Amino acid sequence: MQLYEELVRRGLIAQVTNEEEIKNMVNEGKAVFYIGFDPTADSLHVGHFMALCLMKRLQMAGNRPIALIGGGTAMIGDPSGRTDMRQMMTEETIRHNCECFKEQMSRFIDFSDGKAMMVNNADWLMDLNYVQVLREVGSCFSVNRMLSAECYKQRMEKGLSFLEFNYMIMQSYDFYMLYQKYGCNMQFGGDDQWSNMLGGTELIRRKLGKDAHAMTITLLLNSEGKKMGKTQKGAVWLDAKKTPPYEFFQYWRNVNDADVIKCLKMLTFLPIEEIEAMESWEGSRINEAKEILAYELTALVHGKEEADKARDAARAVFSGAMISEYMPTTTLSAEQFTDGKITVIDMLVCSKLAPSKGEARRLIQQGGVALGDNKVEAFDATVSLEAFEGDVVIKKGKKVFHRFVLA
RNA sequence: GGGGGAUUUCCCGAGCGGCCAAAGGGGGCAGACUGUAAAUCUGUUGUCACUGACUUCGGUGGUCCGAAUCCACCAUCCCCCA
Repeated sequence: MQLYEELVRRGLIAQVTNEEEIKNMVNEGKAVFYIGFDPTADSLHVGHFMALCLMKRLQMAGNRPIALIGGGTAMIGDPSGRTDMRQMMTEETIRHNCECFKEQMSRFIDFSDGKAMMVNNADWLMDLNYVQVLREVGSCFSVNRMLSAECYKQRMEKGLSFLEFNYMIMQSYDFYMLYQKYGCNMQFGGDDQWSNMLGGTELIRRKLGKDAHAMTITLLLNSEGKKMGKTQKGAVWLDAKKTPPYEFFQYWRNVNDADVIKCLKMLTFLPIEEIEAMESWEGSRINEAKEILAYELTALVHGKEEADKARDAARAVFSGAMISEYMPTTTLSAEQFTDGKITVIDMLVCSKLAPSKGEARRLIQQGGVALGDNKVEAFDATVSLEAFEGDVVIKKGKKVFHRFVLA
């Protein structure tokens, strides 16, 4: 099966400018393509991960990827699909985030021997001259057309600043620059980028009379139509410091039944046939598919070793064995004990299992906390210093396990 | 530039000068049922020294025994006119 067909079969492709041409280019390894990443945080997240996977797939087929870090565009902030304005970021933050992105990306994509490139659009955007830009590309954009773009729809009601309105032009300019500098003939991005990407192909056509292509990746939505990779606490990060491997693993282990196959297809490199075979799995067997999903992704992001650890920890913990050295752990110091004891409430709070003492108390009162296998009955329960000679594990709810050790 | 409206706890949104830590919904968390799923039902959802105290209703001052509620000024946003 050829690459393009596989991408379609995995459900990765959302929109393309010209299917036949793109199919040929991609299958024959002739594409020089770019994907932009705006450094809005100090770590990549699941959405970026999808783009990186796609990059890798295309790279394996001989196409040449350009990872564009949006150090310049981040100064503006993409309004696409947003209901409110992004908070403006300082230049230092953006620079810091760029560095973090670079480091994480090079773990996924092979940048050696010119097999891939990494560029930062700050390099050409920051020194642009306003009047010159207006004259050079401003005449190629129709405000009427821009305003009718889908990505601004929500903002037409809530308000759109001129700053953000220009984002599309900047992104188009990027494509235009990359086309000229590196012969970049294709752009990939999330489906919410479609309008911005078309802006680029159009600019290239108008200015250079050349055809460039755009292709978008289906956004990874769950069965309820919400973006995946988000939790109550925020995004699921690829940085192990921000989302530990065990937590990362658990996120995927717990996806809805309805979303497992889709995630396997879109995010993993497992052969498509293998995944399609799983579609017939029913009932509790779906859990096997979830474990495979979680394992595969954890291995891709954090490496096999971490994936093994996370899986073993999860298996151990959920099969009833309370102790696992891979469990998230909090180290307590002697000062936290009074008269050789520490309250369960304090333990919940200092391990961040509960955000406040009130919440911790409520958890206990509602029967949501267990010490090892024993439900904690009294909210003022304590654990003595001696108990820490063995392992102390607190269970919050059914799925959250946390180990405590003494410094 | 002129006129009008808004700003409430994670989000949306109600809120009479005292009975407001503030209705209702969403979301979250926990319990029951399950398959570490979904759906459903129940409880809970400002902080703490928790039958009590303290801090919250854009900001700052003021009126009042008492203010999320009234007044003044400031800030931000929206709408209409220019």
